[in-house]
Amino acid sequence: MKEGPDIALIGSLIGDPARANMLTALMGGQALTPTELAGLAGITLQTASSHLAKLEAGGLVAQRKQGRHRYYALSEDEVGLMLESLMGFAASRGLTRHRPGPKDPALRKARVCYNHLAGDYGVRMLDSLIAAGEIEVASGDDLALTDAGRRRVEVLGIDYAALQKSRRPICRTCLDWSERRSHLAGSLGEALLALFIDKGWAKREKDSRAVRFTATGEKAFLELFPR
Amino acid sequence: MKEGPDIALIGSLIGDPARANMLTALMGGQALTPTELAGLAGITLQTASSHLAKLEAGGLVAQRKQGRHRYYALSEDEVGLMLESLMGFAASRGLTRHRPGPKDPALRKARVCYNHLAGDYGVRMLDSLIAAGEIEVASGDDLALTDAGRRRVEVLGIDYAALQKSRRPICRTCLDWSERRSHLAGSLGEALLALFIDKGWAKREKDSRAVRFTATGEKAFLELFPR
DNA sequence: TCAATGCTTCGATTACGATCGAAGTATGAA
DNA sequence: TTCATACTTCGATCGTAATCGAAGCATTGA
Repeated sequence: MKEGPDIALIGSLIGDPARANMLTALMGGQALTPTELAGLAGITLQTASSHLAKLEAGGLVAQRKQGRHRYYALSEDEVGLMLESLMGFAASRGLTRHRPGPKDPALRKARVCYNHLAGDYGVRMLDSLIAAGEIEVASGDDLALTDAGRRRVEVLGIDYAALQKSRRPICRTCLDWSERRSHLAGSLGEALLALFIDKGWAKREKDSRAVRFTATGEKAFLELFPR
Repeated sequence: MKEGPDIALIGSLIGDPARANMLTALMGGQALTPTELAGLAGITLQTASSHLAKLEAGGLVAQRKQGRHRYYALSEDEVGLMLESLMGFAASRGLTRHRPGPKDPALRKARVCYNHLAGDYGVRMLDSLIAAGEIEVASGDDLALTDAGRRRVEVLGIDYAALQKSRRPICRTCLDWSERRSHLAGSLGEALLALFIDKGWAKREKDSRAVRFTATGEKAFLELFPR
């Protein structure tokens, strides 16, 4: 009663359906405007504005003004990790917001988790990197890129030095709600997803967290990260 | 809006201060009666009863009748893990329910996390087991006890065969809100904490999650799990 | 059988927060 | 300047859920 962190505030922020819908939408990784979020959550702009102010005060989202638009996004990686963990628990209880529809398999295969790749493909990528000795599990969930790993991502065209400059962790784990296993988050996870899209291997589906690989992209990905 | 697990229900369950207080109390690992929980949360028995019914319907807690008492506890390890992860996020936002008091350092040093040891000592124990090659990190957050590890815990007096029989995972990681690192959960984590208390090395503090080591217990623990 | 304890259910009250219309502010375009 | 768009703030309404008193079960012990 008088010790430890206060989870009630965070819980109540997530506990409202409209806000939960917005947060879920923002897990797609794209920054969205209040108007878009209002549409997705099925509420008016005024209500959405009020919700977003609360989420911002609670540190869950952050905004960036651009012209007459305001773009909202999850404030940090941590928020995405926490939400994914909550989703994992909810999924294990069978609490889904709809009867599992046709999109569900696509989501389980590959989807965006805030800014990195999740689902079967995300888990496979991390497993493969570890098996190849390119990422080391230091202890618990600290991950570290090995020298071999660094060379590998540089060959792929990722600017490793730029990643190092930022204060954000380069590698970290994120628990996958569909696979119940870890996948790769952190700035490297973000850079890799951006790379796949940049190379035209994969595309984000509109209005969904699903990631659709092209035929050639899928082939290249599976070769690059063997099981 | 139409895909993925429903986090709003879980969020709203955690979002009420009275329920959050009860859940935090149950993180101490002991099963508690509605009367006790009502006292801790500062509400009447009727209100507590209503909250507990909701938590039970949501799958967060489970009850066991014993005579004219009903003992409530977190329903599974998963719940504890999820709550600890939420606490980690809340703590990183500086959201504490009180000014950090004298008990805070004790909590950071060693505390109960549902049924296993957390805090600095919990993290140290897992790190030490991994360094000694007694626990292996398979990939991501799958942990496995090695042959050497099995011999070690059997020497300590833990019935490994009994652990194997249960369907629960023996080793798993749990993210520590104070250390931001992983410590050991699962049935082995539970058995080890029970062992320390059984041997008289440590005691649970009353009405707190803190675990206090005796002088000799602390010495033995630190020798057993060198940094 | 009766009384005491522990808890649940019912019912009424209350308070808070979600919601949206209307009005106000800021940015950009004509 | 004027108009349009994007968003926030204000104010009023409304619904829901938290709360607790009172009554109802169930278990125990005498």
